[in-house]
Amino acid sequence: MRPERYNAKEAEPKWRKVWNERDLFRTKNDDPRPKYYVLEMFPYPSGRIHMGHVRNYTMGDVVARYKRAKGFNVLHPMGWDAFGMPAENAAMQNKVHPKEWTYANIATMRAQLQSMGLAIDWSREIATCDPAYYKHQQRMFLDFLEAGLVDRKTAKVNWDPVDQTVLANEQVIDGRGWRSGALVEQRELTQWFLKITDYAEDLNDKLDALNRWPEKVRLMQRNWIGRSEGLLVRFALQPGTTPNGESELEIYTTRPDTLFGAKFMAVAPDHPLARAAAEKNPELAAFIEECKRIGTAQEAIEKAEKLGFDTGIRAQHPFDPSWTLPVYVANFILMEYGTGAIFGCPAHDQRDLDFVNKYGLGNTPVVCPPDQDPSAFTITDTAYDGEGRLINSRFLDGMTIQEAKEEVARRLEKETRNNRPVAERKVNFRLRDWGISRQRYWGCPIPVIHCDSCGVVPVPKDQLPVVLPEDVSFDVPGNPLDRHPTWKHVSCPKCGAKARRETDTMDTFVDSSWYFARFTDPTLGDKPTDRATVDSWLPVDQYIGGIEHAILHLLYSRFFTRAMKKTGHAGLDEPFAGLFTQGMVVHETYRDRNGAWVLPGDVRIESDGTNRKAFHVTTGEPVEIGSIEKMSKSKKNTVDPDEIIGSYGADTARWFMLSDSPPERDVIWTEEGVQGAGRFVQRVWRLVGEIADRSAAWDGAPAEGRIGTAVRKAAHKALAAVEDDVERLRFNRCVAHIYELANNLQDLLNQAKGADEPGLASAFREAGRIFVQLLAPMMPHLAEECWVELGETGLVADTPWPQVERALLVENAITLPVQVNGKKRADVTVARDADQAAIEAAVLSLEAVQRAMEGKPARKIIVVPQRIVNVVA
RNA sequence: GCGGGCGUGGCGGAAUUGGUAGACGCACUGGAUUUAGGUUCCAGCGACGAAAGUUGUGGGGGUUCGAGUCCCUCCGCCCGCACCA
Repeated sequence: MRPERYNAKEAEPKWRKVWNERDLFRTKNDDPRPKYYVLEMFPYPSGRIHMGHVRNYTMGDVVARYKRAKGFNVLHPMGWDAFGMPAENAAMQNKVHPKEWTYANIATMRAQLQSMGLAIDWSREIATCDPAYYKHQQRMFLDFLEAGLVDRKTAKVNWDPVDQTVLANEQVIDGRGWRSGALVEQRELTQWFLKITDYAEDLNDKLDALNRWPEKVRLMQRNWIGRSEGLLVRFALQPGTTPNGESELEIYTTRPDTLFGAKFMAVAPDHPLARAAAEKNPELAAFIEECKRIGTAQEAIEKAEKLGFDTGIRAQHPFDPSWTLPVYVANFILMEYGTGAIFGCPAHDQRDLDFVNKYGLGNTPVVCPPDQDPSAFTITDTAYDGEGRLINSRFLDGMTIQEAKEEVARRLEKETRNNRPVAERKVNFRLRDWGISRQRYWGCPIPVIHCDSCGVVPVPKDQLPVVLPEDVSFDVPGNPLDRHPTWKHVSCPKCGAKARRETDTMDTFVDSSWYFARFTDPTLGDKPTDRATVDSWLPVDQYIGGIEHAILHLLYSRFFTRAMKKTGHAGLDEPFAGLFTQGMVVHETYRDRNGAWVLPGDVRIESDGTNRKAFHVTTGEPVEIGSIEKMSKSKKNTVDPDEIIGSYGADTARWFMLSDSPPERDVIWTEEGVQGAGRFVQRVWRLVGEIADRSAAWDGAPAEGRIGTAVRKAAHKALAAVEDDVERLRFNRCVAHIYELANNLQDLLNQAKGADEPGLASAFREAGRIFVQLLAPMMPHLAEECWVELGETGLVADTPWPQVERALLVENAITLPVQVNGKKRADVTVARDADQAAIEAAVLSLEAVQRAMEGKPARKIIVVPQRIVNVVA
């Protein structure tokens, strides 16, 4: 006896148990089928999963299950990005050890993810905080060190005063720490760096080939890498004007064509020349101090005036030694970019123009726009940076910008001073090396030892891992490793003398820069990867995650893969062949009359079709409906996945996540939407029941009649459409096609009532199978239950994807819309192979067409095969 | 400021990439079933109109037999970067 309602609560755990018992989703590395690697960005074990996780992992799961049915050997693993600050914060607040906190969260979240019914190979699960994982990371760090990919240098770093750690440039957002939100300070520290800039050119060039990445992400990376082509020019300094007899100043410019418009030179406040000059000039020293003070308060920079201080140093124009330019220290010059020095051409650079207007240095336009009279062209307070031809520039006059750039480079390259060319062509990057030192406990220890006589000594590889000590306390701020009584005190591996262990740990972005490679074989005890295995699985065919990782994680991973190639741990450059960035899960916000946020679960909505009003469920008081925003605890607009799965079932949650919004856009979570998804689950159950009944009398007779053909046609049409859309990750369209098929099948079932047509049972049987198979990647539990109901054997999760019968999709008679002068007036049904003449005759004989033509003759009839007919009268 | 994206019913969104605008879902309306609510089933649902029809994809203009889609222009919203020489 078939129950009236589908009981997700009972069915879902039952089917998960069956999948587990059969080890259905365990992936073998020696499987001969073609590989397909689908990966969702692994979660940080923060406590509990949120709806964003549900959306992310559902999408990946649809792809995994679909590709599996399509005959691929699918790798779909899961792990934990388990190191990081929140564990330490929790330790400080709740007196719980970071390890304990992390593993408890992992246990909770693993159970939650498993309740979603994901087709994941859990045997490959990894946690980055596991010594069995980070041991290999330490090994690779040492390999990178040997290969010259690691640097230890003093650098001005971004210091987060709240988290008491260094931040990478990428982790500073609007001058604030990405986690703490504290204003970031500049400090000089000795740090470990990974030399990502070695690959700047390659990381930039290969972006073009990543054609299965969103254009937006590629563009963001391109901007971040910030490649520019320009000229390094060595200006001679006028003898007698420099503090210590310096004779040259190197500048970098992308506009050498504007050299004759130069009015001044400027160097960064921390430029060596500025420092040298400051030693002999207290006023200048004070100015530099002032710049630094403003420099730390990042907010001020945006509004800050262009300020400068004339050092008294004079530079000579490279094309005319008698032409001298004043050298300023200016607050808007960055030491980190180029050479930390510029020549200023105010007419064609807004910043330089602001500067000269303040200090009265004037400007000379040297590029004239095409529509301007060169003799009358002047600049006052808006610099011109467009195209044009050179003026006021001696031998460059009349040239285009490109020609002038080339001419300047050509001439200065040939000239020499002190056995060096006066100028060199140079490609410059905005990208900086990746500082990975963090003064934190809960991270991967950097495996080196500091010895007073031997310097920095790598920990011998056979002594790895350097395991984090567990006896630490968090009652004072700072790094507990640094104050650990025993752990940090070791003997030097080289000379045996007393030495200190490095107490900095690695940025957690290192952990996530290679986990996708480790998934290919997490059992390897002695090495990070097996070359043959990792090369057979990588690149990841489809990577899915949030846009927030467009730069950090994805750029680091691209670099790390290259570094792994150089050190023999992998054989490719690009780790992710296909990338998809999904949108967020958003929800309305609610506030009561006191302005306090109200949980969606405490709100009742009333609607008359146009207006919606909200009330508090317990008090009945009106609640104000606010803007739709990303789910967040602070605004209380969250919905707990556990509650949804508990009341509706995982399939309903999955289905709702995939419907309506295109996956790259934000999806609005609504109670009505979930209910609709839940209704559809029940509808599927009833429909499949009816189909099972209708096809029970199956006698093997093929479907031939009108209804039977229509049933098969509907099924195969949906199959073709869903297939196409899953391949392109257009899940919202898949959902729509499945709804449409359900509607069509219901309709045809109604028509089939009492109909006596040969082979109907056969048609419904086939359509039922296809229907359930289409559902299976999205609602896997329901699909299994329906599969049994249809009388099929085995698991639908283990059944090959059906073949589209293309011949069925070809119509013999087609109905074309008919337009007269571009307006639709009628439909015409013609044979599929009807020729132009036959269609024209059929169209002109239509009464509606005649009427619309108002007796005028047809001047032209346009027939677009299979599409439309347009009569021009 | 620079770069990118977007604008379609009450709402989320479709539109075979220049060929019937509004698929599918939500909300809503009417009817049937039900003691009632819910569920379920049937029907309707851009606007104006009784209908025929007219009109309609942010505004204006253009190309085309034909424009949501292409071009120009204006308006609005969102995202990223931001003193990068």
